[in-house]
Amino acid sequence: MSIRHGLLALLERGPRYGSQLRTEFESRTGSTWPLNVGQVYTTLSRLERDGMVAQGGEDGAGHTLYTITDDGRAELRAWFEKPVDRTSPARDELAIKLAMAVGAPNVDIRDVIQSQRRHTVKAMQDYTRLKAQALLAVESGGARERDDVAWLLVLEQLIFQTEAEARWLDHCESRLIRLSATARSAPDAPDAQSEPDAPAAGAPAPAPAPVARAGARTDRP
Amino acid sequence: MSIRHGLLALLERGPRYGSQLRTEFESRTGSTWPLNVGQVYTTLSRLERDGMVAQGGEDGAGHTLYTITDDGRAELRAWFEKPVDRTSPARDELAIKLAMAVGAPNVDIRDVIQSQRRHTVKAMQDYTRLKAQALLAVESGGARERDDVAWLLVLEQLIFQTEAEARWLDHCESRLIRLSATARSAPDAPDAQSEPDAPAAGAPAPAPAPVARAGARTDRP
DNA sequence: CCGCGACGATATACCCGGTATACATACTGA
DNA sequence: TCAGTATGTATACCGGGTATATCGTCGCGG
Repeated sequence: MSIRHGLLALLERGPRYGSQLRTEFESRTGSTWPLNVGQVYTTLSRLERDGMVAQGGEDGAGHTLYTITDDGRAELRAWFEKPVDRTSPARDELAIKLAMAVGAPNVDIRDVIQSQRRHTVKAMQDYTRLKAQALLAVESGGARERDDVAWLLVLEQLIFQTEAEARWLDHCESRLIRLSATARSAPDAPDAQSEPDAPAAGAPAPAPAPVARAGARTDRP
Repeated sequence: MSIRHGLLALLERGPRYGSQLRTEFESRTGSTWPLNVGQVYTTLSRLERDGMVAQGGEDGAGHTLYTITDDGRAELRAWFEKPVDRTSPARDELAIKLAMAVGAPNVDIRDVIQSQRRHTVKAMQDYTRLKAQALLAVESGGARERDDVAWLLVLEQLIFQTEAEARWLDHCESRLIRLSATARSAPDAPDAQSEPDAPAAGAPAPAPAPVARAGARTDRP
């Protein structure tokens, strides 16, 4: 339901036609999420079906314009006011993969973690490069200032998420080592050593683990 | 493509029938991602169509069993070996929302950020509670040890992600304040103060911002 | 004994997002 | 003038997410 509302938000600034919406959507997100044109039209027709949007006239060049309706505006406000639900989060393929790799035959979960970390760190570097560009764009403040700020925020979201993923991978590795050690030493009588380095329950201030430094692995020494 | 492979992974341990797969999938992820039964059957029939899985006989109770094929095993290995692609990440509704809220009329982006933070912090607390339970389960090491470990890892992924989201929200707030200040003071001549607190380019060691401490806001003083 | 609801198991229909592709129009340059 | 390219619109298909329909079995109370 995010494209739907994204288009509504763009339409609130005035009537637009299909591929114009695509362009504006992408300039907000800096082509981080390339939006297929087809989605715009299908989404627009659904919005029209639901009374959020009405097909207006044409502009000078003959493009059929879409206009937001009052229902659409109400829906948009509700969207902005209600937080995104994080109590039933989206499935994460990587998490599923590791969950399935735990104790799976013929799979060394360490290999999975390490190759994933290489990839994640590489993505992190790409984002960091992009962020440097975005900062330049924002600071040189052209007419597209608003779009540039939005792009910067989106990029930083990706950076924070990716960085968390890298730290989680590190954490998985050390946790698995710890668990297999205690499992071997005391299979049925676990000692109650609780939580050396995890985000502690109740006060989860994250350990500032160094990540992606100079493109190397992120293993702890 | 993650349910597909998740089911394949479960089937590698031996033939299973439909709702048994559902149960096992959920016990791995601790009902974090409740899997609708329907998806299992549709996914199984697609897997069968693609030759990854074959319908075996029945078990004692008359359940039709599915068995992984060699093609399925190959696909599964490839899945484990190839890292999850993070260079074209999934759309994040929250990021889109903030991108659209930047400079939108009639929307105070600060309100959006703050109400979202309340929600995110609350989700964080729920996860933290669940993690405590999961740790108990793992340490008391029953027969479901493998499932419990998998659930713990999944939970910790959610915690790391949620914590990153909270920090990103804090970051957005301070960045927007900073930007609006420089924009007002020098609309066309931005001073080149670069990056007080963001994960710095090249060496993105995150600032250890206190988050969700005692359930309060996460604003910096 | 019979009906009835609870539950386990299977199957199907619908919506939305993601991708690719068809198609039409207009602009441009050899 | 015609080919090629860019722009704009529309449609088909797939997979994931959700809800619902359909059975059969079991247990339980009337």
